[in-house]
Amino acid sequence: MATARPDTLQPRKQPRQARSAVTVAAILEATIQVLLRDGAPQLTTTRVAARAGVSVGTLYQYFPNKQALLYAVLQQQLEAVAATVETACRQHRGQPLADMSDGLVNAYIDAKTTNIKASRALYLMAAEFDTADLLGEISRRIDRAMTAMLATASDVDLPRLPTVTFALRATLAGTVRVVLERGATPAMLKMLRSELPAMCRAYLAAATQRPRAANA
Amino acid sequence: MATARPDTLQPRKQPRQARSAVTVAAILEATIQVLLRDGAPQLTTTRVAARAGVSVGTLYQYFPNKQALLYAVLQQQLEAVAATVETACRQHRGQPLADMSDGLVNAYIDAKTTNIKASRALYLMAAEFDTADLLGEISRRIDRAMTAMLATASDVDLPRLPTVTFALRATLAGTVRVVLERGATPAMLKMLRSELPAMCRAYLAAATQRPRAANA
DNA sequence: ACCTGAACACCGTTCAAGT
DNA sequence: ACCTGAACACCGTTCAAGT
Repeated sequence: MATARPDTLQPRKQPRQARSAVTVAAILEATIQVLLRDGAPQLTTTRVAARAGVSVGTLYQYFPNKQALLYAVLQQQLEAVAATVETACRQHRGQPLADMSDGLVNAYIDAKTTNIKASRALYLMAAEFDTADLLGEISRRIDRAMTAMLATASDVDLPRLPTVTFALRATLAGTVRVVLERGATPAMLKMLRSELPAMCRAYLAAATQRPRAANA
Repeated sequence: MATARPDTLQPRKQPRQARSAVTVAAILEATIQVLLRDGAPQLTTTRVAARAGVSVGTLYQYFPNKQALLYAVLQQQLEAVAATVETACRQHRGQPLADMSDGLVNAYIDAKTTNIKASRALYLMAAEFDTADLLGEISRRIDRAMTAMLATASDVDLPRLPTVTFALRATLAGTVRVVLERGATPAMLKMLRSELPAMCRAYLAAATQRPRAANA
């Protein structure tokens, strides 16, 4: 009884023919373009349809309302971030805690800053409607990947894993968001690249209880 | 050439008589109430005016547009947060670094969680228009207060103060925001109260170079 | 000096008609 | 099966008229 996405946000129908799949892709792409070029207030369904080269009616054949459209775009991007983090976590299993931390932090920053403008646009969109369920799902995926990685640290034992994972994810997501929303100047990004790894490493070290038997 | 607030967001006129001051206060209060009870999509100027007991025309006499109204509400709340942080920073001057850190973190969490519903509502509002200048102004106030405090730590010397302050503020703002936006359950708040101080303390300790001469 | 509320422009959404 | 676009309801904003 928890995660089901409200019906009103479900895509209205699956494209069954090649041309309609193209149409849907064009609409999603047009949404980001309009948001980026014209800004949130100008993000009207008519304008999106026009840029996608279709009529409003066509847009509403695939998305029951404007929110469902934004939801679909947001979902695309968040899943890309989750996938990036999952890969990084898999790659760093069994390594020392500090290496894991750095790997995770850098992967997360990478994922969010490869397309800064798009990321900023998504923060704006995400606030325009209820994204709790989508964010919850993605958060759980990331938490799972992080927890699985942290449990395999080669040098230390990390207690209270759920709590520590939550704090770590909140810090990653929060700081990166603050930087992106405040303009993400080169200076800010540089600080992110140096301080966020330092912060996470220091926190994880403080959260560690006892060094592993072997090479302490 | 930086901080001037755009004219369109300026209150249209100052209330000159007692009754109009009451009107403005009622409109601001009604805005929060409507946002909290009916949600962002139902936050229409007509509805706000109705709840405030005036007509739409009256609302537009004091606020040139809907954004200016939201801007004013946001400004009120952010200034309260800044004031709280400034007080805390003044109180903890000259103390050991760990005490400063805890005092700052707790003051910030206090300020943002005394009225959780209102804080969440504000995050929604802040995304609906350009709040860069307002957020920048408040951020600078908080940075100044934090830097002034951190420079007086009794036990250590903290180098790279601007960078460290920025990272600390981003962490505070970011994590608290993540928690509030994800529902701020008691469990999440408990984790915030325990992990955020630990995180900031660990980071500051790691950022410290050399212990002060006297009592190290 | 302050307030009212009908009127206007515009946006989200629908649906009858087309291919 | 997919697309069109005029039509409808509703919201932000204005302004002539009131006290």
